[in-house]
Amino acid sequence: MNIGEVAKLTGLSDKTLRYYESIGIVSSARSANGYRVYTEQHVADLQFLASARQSGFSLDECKTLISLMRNTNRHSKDVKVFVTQKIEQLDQQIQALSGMKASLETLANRCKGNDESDCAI
Amino acid sequence: MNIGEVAKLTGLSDKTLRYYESIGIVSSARSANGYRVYTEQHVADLQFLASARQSGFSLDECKTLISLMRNTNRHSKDVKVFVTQKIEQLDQQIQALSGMKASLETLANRCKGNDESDCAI
DNA sequence: GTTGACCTTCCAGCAACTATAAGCTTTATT
DNA sequence: AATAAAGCTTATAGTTGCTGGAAGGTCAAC
Repeated sequence: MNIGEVAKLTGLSDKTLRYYESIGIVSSARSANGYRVYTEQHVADLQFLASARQSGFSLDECKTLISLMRNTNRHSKDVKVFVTQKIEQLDQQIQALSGMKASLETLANRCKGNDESDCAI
Repeated sequence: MNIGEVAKLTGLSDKTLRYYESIGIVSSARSANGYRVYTEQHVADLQFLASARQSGFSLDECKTLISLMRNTNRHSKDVKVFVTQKIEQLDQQIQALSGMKASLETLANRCKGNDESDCAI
């Protein structure tokens, strides 16, 4: 699979994919003409990576998560500790977003949504 | 109020506060010695700004949000359209986070959390 | 009167991209 | 077969949102 198709499948840009390779997060084989070649496994990893990034994890955290999921020799304890921490992080983030959503809803409800300039606050 | 106290009250660093001033997001008066002087209003804006940033809005979006909230001549329609869009954005983000949380919970539940290296996936 | 906390500016660097340029490869069209 | 368009390559510079460090001025306390 070439980089363009992978970009479509993962929602990441070709630029981003090359960047990820340059910093050692995802590798790829090369075909005779120098083009990058990706496998299904690469796509799966990249899809997970994309959604982990969306969830606010740094590339470093994503790297750890992916290697934890792939490494069959990992220690159960290490995985549990790390993942539990990340879940807490997500909970806090969801809280923050819900709070902001409530604020914005209050703001929206005070506006008639017409052409007047009297959107009360 | 000096920058240090504002930093404590908002959870933002002094560096960040100076940076926000340098790009024109928050202004401040100066006292005779050249120190920045902040008011309660500044603190309120900065607290909102901090939580909007936490929620994933760009500084540009935050700027718009703050000015919408302060400008009494704004058009009700403009506010409603902008804010409604942002609420949708938040909903999608909350969805993404919940999905990732579910994935990580599945992963955590498969681990015994002991010293074995058999955390199944 | 000097120590220490707090403030100032300026400049460099980092994370995670994004854009642009210059050029090679493959594919479709004529 | 020629050529245009799409897709790939590297390399370099720019963007966003900070963070760290240097070099120095201010202020309150002992």
